[in-house]
Amino acid sequence: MTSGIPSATISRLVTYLRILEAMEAEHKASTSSTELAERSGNTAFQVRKDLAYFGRFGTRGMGYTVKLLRRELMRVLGLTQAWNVVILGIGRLGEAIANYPGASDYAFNYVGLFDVAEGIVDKDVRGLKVRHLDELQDFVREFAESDPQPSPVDGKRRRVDMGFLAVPPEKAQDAAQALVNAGIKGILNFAPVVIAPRTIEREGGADVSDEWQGVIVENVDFLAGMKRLAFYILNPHLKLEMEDTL
Amino acid sequence: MTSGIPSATISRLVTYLRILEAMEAEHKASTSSTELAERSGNTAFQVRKDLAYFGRFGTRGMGYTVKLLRRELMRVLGLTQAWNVVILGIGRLGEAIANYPGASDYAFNYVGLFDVAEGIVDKDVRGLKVRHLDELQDFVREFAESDPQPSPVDGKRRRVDMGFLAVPPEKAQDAAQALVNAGIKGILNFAPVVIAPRTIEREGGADVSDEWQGVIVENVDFLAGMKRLAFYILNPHLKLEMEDTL
DNA sequence: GTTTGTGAACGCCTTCACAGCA
DNA sequence: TGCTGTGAAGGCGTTCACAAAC
Repeated sequence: MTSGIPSATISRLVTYLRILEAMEAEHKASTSSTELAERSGNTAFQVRKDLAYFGRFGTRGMGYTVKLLRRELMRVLGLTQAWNVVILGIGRLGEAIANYPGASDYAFNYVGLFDVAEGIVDKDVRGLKVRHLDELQDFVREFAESDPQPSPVDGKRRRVDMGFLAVPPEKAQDAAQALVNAGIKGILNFAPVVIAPRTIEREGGADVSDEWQGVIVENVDFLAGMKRLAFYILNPHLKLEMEDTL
Repeated sequence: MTSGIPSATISRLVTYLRILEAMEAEHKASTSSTELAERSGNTAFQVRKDLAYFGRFGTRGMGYTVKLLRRELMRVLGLTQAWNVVILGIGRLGEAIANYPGASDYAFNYVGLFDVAEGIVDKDVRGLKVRHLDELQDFVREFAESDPQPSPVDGKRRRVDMGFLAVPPEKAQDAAQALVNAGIKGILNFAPVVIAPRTIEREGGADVSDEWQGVIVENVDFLAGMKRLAFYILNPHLKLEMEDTL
């Protein structure tokens, strides 16, 4: 049923949500696919099609109620519930992430910070004491046991839902493995490397170990962004984007 | 001629390049589309098709020479030449970006840092004194005049090629406009907002001001990454592959 | 035999036109 | 009339099979 949704649609939904938040701040009561299209840099067809994957949120002839559509998108994207997050790597980048405003608006709760370096472990960041990475597995287990509230994901008791990887590139794969070993199913990878399931040798070939089953990896890679930008500056004709005079 | 290259191909080329660098560090002399496919999470068909957009880099029956292919990809991506970069917003995130290792490997030179806050302007970061944002336009002009070396982009004298936006979301649009007013054509936007060309009213409708002609915007948005991750954790059946995104 | 390079088929995402409803 | 919702068309990127080269 929910199969066959383009991943580009998910990215665009995030953008629509942001625009709706801005509209709510502007005390705008209603909007239209045309307006959402203009402010997001898409076509009105695209906006309507994207929304149609998840339901019927508008009123024909009228448009969309800003408040209602915003709530629906939050529900669709899973942002109406709390997410418990650990951050691995509390250097400049990890600290910037931990302190970046806007995450807590969506109940992304940073519940644990981990590093391995002398000067960083035991440091206090945003009211949390940085722990040593070796304690991750115990921390995740104890966290789940300490809180009887069920997880939004699987109905089991609360657990750590995501791990953010802000470690140096050469340590990213091992750190990802530590997250997976601890049972964490979502990884937001900031390191400029491809995080791959560790394969284990079996009779008849290599196979992915069970811990990696169902693990989702999303990448946020600004070095890659720099390189793409360099390419498009050299080849501007390939980027016909944002040039709609209407 | 070079038209019709999927933007997904550019993202993948960046990944291939990274893998080739790792291979060179491993003293691997040659590789194959199959191996590149495995390490990047793609198919061998995809790898060969991506490379074919830009030339014939392999030897049939033999594969690819790591060193050669790496150099070719660097050339294609525009990484064999120097890029002069300014960063706007030197809070925790901007400072983390300025200090992140790996950028200078590709001759991305941070030549100016800008902010508006009391405690940040005049601060020393990575050997550069943070300037007030008001000085941006003068800085860019003087920078171009100070260096007679031609720009890799247009053959004119050296200029500031890119601006990184690490300012708070509510100031991102204005800061982007400042970059564009200063004549900078590439923007790497870290703020969770859509950067749009400022339109000016003309007879017969709104039009994009000339300064925005040819401006490229690439986004690196980790809050969006968090939200996509939340969605895919709730809907794991939609994410059958691990792939990188825009 | 091995692996690249590529025209063609395929499938999916986007675009479109119009039906449906206020 | 106005704008949404959606089946169908179209276009584009991925997949494929095989020819070409070593």
